[in-house]
Parts: sequence; structure tokens; C-alpha cells
Amino acid sequence: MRQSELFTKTKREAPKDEEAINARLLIKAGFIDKTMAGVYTFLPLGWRVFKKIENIIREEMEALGGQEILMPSLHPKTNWEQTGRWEAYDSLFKFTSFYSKIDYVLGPTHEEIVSPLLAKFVFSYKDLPKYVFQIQNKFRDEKRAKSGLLRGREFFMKDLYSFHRDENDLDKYYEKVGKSYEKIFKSVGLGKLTYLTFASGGTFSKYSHEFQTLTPAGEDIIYICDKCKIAINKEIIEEQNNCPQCGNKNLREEKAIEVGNIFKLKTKYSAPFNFKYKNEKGELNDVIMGCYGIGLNRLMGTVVEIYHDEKGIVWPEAVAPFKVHLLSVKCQVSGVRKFADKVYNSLQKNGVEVLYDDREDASAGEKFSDADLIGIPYRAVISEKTGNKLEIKKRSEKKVNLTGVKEFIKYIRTTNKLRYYE
RNA sequence: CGGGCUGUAGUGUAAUGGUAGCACGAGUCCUUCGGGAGGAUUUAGCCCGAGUUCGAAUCUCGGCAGCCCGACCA
Repeated sequence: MRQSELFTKTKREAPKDEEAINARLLIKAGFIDKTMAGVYTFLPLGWRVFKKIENIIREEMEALGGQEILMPSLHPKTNWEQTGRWEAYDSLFKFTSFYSKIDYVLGPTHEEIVSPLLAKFVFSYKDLPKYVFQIQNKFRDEKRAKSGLLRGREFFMKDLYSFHRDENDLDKYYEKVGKSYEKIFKSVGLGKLTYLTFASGGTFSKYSHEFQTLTPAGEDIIYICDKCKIAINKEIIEEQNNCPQCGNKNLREEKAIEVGNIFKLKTKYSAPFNFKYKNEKGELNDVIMGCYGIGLNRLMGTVVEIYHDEKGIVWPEAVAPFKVHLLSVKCQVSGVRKFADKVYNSLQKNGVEVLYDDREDASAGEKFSDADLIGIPYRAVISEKTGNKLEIKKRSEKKVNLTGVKEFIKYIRTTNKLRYYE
């Protein structure tokens, strides 16, 4: 992509009333735009990052046997009355349509849709287990939207739902999803900072589990057991003041962001819809359910909270909007411009995702500043000084070196295969 | 939902009761170009409504909006 054609621009100043680092940097660099409190537009750069994250998650969900679907955002009131959550869910967006005066819900989660949906297809033990997921926008009437992408009123969530014959089968799948989640957080660069965290289990199970990423920007307090590398959410610390795995009482308090959760629903949302299956003996049994969520906006915001410096964002390679930021410095000099165009074309031909700063009216300093702010992993500069080579600098490092074009392309293609890293 | 703070060109700010100013941006022209260049010129603003006052960006009330703290939050 040519930066001269990008409709967004970086801002010289971060918005005055934003304090959250993720909001300041993402808005300043032109990744997102705030429509209103807690509601954002993803701009071209931001949407590329979003899709990177989305694809990492999708791949893992498919590896778990998940079948991707897309459920509606607009829900009928009746489904929510059936589970009691029309009244009980306190951040539900409810409204009455203007013409027909019918009550609707904007979906904050989809148990009320997915359970009756599967009930239309699943009748026998032979139909179980089944796993379905979607990546879709959710609506929650948060009392207080805040901290940029970390707590919004409309946001994207990956929600996976599993349907089982019995609790034993649910337990096994639940473990598997936990392992997948670890891979996902590792892939996006949050592996070392993300802890499996014991949290309240609600009515039906002792615990649920959250994935909490350590950062001062977090709004949750968790207690870490350094022996087991797991944590306990403050919400259950009263009843559980030692590590549930090893009994360790020496726990470390930290602030963290909940980037995902897994939950055993059991029959909570199958029973209200009379969602049952017949076993081998022809007896009717309740379908056993699990649900598993990851907030994508929040995950993207968390990555920025962790990967930035005083100059801007430092994207981990797996989620960066582009791999290479090609800058032509003094591109009015025809040799520089010509060579930069040529390099741009050959990077593209070789499948390297590249943002090409070909702007003629931007000074060298402006281009360097923008490159630091936007945070693409590799900066490749072409100027009068660089001859027929590229000056390569990693965003995360200080050192620069001159490299031949072919050599650089070859190198960058090997990094495309990188998947899990810290 | 309770509390606090704040709303001035596109962005960031100044003016505390008396002519709305500055910087950046954007437009045009010239000179520039390795860390947000310089000159000339143009453009564009007091969140909305009511009140007090000779006079309101400024004071009062109401509304709307944003941020922060708390409560809430599978």
C-alpha cells in the first residue's frame, strides 16, 4: 500500500482527553477513530491488525473442530425472557422498534441464539459433540465505557460454544480449549504475560477460567502463584486464598486485563430451550454446554498497552499491519524515487506486506516519526545515501544495517513462517 | 449508577465580563528534504438552550458530550 494513497493521516498530537495508552497511540497513528465513547471505527491500518488477530484465532478454532457461523446481532425479546436474562442481564441493550413496537435486544453474547439453533439439528447422541463459533460484534450497555479498546459498548468477540453428551466430555474439551487459548495469546505476543486465572464459576461449576494479561492498564486484580504459573482472580480470593493447584499461600498481587475466558455452562442455557438429545437407550438427556470467549478489540488494545515505547507502537510481527515500512527519503530525486518504486514492486511480488511511504511532500523527519509511531516491524529506508541497498532497522532495535534487496526479501520471507514466539 | 474534572477553527492551546488570538493542519506560490523545514498568502472556531448584564467564550441554571475515580461487569 502506498502511504500517499492512504486516506488516514497520523496526528501530531494525541487526543487531549484520552489517557489510555492504547487509545492515544491507536488514534494518533490512525488505526482507529472514536465514533462515541466505547465505539470505534477500525481504519485501514487498524483493520489489518484486527484481521491478523482474527485469523490467528480462527485457525485455532478450526483446529479445535469449531465450525464457523454468523449469528444475528438483532435478537427477539422472547429468547431472552426464556433464560431470564431479559431482566437479569444488566448491560443489555434493549429497545422498542419504532413502527411495530416490538422489543428487541442487541446481542451481548449468543447463548440465547445458539442453543435454540443447535436444538433444530441435534437430536441424538450420534449428533454430539458439536462445536460452533463466530467472530462478531457484540453490544453491551456498559455503565462506563473506558480505556480505549479495553472496554467498549460495541466490540468484536470470538464466541465458541460446545455441546456435549455429558460433563466428562465437556471437561475434556474445556481443557483442550484452554490449551488453544494459550497458543493464541502466545501467537499475538502476550504469552509470557498471560496467566490462566481461576475465577468465579457461577451457579453450576466451582470455577471458570480467565486468561489475564499482566499490565498496569488492567482493571482486574489477580494473585499469581509463581510455582504453578497460574493466578486467582480477586473476586474469589475470599473463599480461595491459596493456589488451587499446589496450595501455595505465597501469592503475588498484580493488575491484569481479562483477554479471554472459558466457562462450563452445563445445562444453564440448554434447559430453558428444552434442548435435549436421546441416548443409546432412547432416554432424553439435557445437552451439556460450554462457552469460550475472546474479546478482539480488547486483545488488540492490550497488545498496544504492552508493545510501545515513547515514540509509538512496536507491533509484534504476527499482528503488525504490514511487515515492512519502506521509506523513500528525498524521493524527489529521480534516482531515489525510481529505485524505491522498484523495490516496492518487488517486495509486493514476493508476497511481502509493505507500506510504502512515497509521499513527496513529507520531510524525512516526518517519515521517520510516522514510521516509529505506526510501529511496523521492519523499516527499510532508501535515500541518496543508500545507493542500491536498503537501510534496514527493526522497530524494536536501535541498530541499522545496509542490505541488498534480494538478501532482504529472502530474509523477510523466512520470518513469515514465524508463528509462536514470545 | 454515584462522585470529580472538562467542552474555544480539523488538531493542540490563549484570552476570567469589554475587538476571539497563537501554533500545527489544509489551499496557492517559492525555496527546502536523514528525525515532525523556511518565507509569502489564504482558509477555518467559542457544544446546545435559557437566564443575569449596557455587554458573556468567561457568571448562573438546564441539557448534551468526553475523560477520570468508584460501584457494576462469565
